[in-house]
Amino acid sequence: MATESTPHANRKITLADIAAGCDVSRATVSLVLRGSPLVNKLTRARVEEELRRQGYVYNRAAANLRRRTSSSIALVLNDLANPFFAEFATGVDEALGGAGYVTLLGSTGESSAREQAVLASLLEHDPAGIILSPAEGSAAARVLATVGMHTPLLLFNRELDGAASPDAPWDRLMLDNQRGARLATEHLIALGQKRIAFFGGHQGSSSCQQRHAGYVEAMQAAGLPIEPHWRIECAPNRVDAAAQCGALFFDAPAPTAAVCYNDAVALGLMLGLYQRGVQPGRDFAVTGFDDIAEAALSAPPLTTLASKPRARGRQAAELLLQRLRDPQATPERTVAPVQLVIRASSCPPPAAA
Amino acid sequence: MATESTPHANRKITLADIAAGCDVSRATVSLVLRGSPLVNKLTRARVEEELRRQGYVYNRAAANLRRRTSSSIALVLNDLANPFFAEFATGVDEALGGAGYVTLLGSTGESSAREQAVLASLLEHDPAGIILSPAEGSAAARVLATVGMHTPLLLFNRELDGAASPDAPWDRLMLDNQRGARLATEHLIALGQKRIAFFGGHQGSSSCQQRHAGYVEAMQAAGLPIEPHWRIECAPNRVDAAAQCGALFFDAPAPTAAVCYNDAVALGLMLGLYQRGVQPGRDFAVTGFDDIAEAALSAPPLTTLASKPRARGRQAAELLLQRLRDPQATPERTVAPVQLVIRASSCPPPAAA
DNA sequence: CGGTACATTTTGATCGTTCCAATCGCCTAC
DNA sequence: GTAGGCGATTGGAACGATCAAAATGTACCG
Repeated sequence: MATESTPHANRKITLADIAAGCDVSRATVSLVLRGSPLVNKLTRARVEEELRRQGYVYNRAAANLRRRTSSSIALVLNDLANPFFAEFATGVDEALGGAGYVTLLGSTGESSAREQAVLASLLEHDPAGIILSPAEGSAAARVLATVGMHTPLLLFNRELDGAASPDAPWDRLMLDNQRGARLATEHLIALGQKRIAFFGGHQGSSSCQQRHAGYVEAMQAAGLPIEPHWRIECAPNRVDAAAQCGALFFDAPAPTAAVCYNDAVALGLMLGLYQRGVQPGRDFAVTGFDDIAEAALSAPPLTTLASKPRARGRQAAELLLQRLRDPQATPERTVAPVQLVIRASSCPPPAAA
Repeated sequence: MATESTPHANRKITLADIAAGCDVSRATVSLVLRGSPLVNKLTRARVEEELRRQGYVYNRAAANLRRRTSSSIALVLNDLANPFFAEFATGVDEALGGAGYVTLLGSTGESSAREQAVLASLLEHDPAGIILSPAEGSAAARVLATVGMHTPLLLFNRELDGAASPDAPWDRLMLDNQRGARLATEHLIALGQKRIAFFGGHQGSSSCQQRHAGYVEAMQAAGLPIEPHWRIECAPNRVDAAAQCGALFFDAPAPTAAVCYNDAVALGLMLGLYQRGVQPGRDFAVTGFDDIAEAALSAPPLTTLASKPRARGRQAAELLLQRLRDPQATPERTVAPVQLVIRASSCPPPAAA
């Protein structure tokens, strides 16, 4: 007895099964699947019925192979566990899904070695493009070597080490760090603040440098002094920020306000201030960066710069899709604006009250 | 002039190019790629040199097609933007990457309609398995219909609607919600608390029901009363929790402690308490669930249940990989333990002081 | 009735890889 | 001298889809 009866359990249903099932050729079934106007109404109905009956699922990999296309995009993030990037990823996936692409995820945990490995692995799945938020210290040359020049790359959030800025062969989407920090600083100055510190972040990171530059720009424009001991480094998280709070008050004159590297740092600083008996929003002004969910809910609510990570995710996806449509266009650097959100943590200096 | 010279810009390098480049057959190159012991040392060296020279990248899709295998796993989450799931996703990706799989990401935004669409789309890419944290109200029958029985499914965090619990055809990884809430309640009781509320979450969600059941269990075991107005519903986020705070005090006797649905709710509740002049951790005891990053840093630090989302992610991946190794084994329901973390937000009742 | 236009369908090759069954040298044994 | 064995290599058919070109059938026109 040959095995010709029911479509048995394990094997997957293919075009050929459907074709056999309703006595047409594979090509016709393929045309039906793609909604071609070439097929006769009755045939289409018969085929569609058979597709349903057998529970067919399309094999996009096979189609992509033959058509030399791809329907996936790789998303490689330095820290998916960070809510900012989680939101970003959500936005990316939203937009890609809408355009019929699937997201290949890779998380590098801020290690450039893992980044290499992850990129190499994802490339074997032939993504149409890559969205990369590089790990700290990730080198342009290495990334270029593994990614090659066939797969469009969109860089998000950070520059790569050693890349000549204007002529890098990839698109970039960056936040307007400098302008954001300038806005925050100008806002403090407008409130009457004069002794303003820049608090948190690593000097090495490009985003920290840009934000510091914005701070310097505003201070200089207002003719205010910048004391060296008003720049405090710390890891970009709450715990370290709280611990470093004291450093603001080692030397006189002590600042009465601080522009912080980001919200996590700002919240940590506020915690540290409380512990010293200094009340943020009354005795000391604080601003953050990112507008994470807690910023609106802290006590006092935090003045900060909204970067809309989900919208940035959608934007990144759009930029990459645009590049796929026109691979020849010259690479672009897009700078997403950030928006100053004024809340109670920024206040005039005590003297002015 | 025919175009036979340098490997020109756009076309991708294939096995055939390498084979031609060093005068062997495609089959030999394939053997080299897979590290077969059949090939001669010298040939291997020649081929490997050529691979490097031409910058070959393996096409896993083609290989998967031929071998009828798959090297991807779909990860479908109801809310990637939630830090808990972001951590979970990180753990999943870590473990899958280590096992040579790639993660196909899908975020459903808590909509079961989108969940259907996302599942269908991901299935076309033929994942070896699926890890699904269902959207609220996602129906077992519909999921089963689109996923079919060929692709192993691992359910995380929530049950599907309308699934007969013990004999569902898929594996499950759940948190020990009931025991966790019981531990928290018992802890409050041990501190001398007698009027304990259950605060937050939606009655519909299975995790909320389980946590509430644990609360009830502990209260009854201690012979303590459970007033109906001590169960307050609210959306599982800070804002709504803060807004609902007042509901605890509408009727006498008012509670002096609350077991909260999760950390977000607990933090919101503490905010609400402050606004009413009630100091959490002194006048009123609060516990959470999840142990998110902020829990340790809030004022006061929050007593909660640690669920280790990243470890759960790794575990989910392991469970699915195990299932791929042995597709015939009977489906299992795994319950991950949670751990009580005692911090300053839980205190004895004011009367006892 | 032959020719041509049109609508619909099919054949066979192809994408980049792997598998199977040969094949090719080359050495040894009888 | 030939049969057999062994290491190394290879040709060609798959996998499941698509595409280009050719082949049907049907109708209409002079």
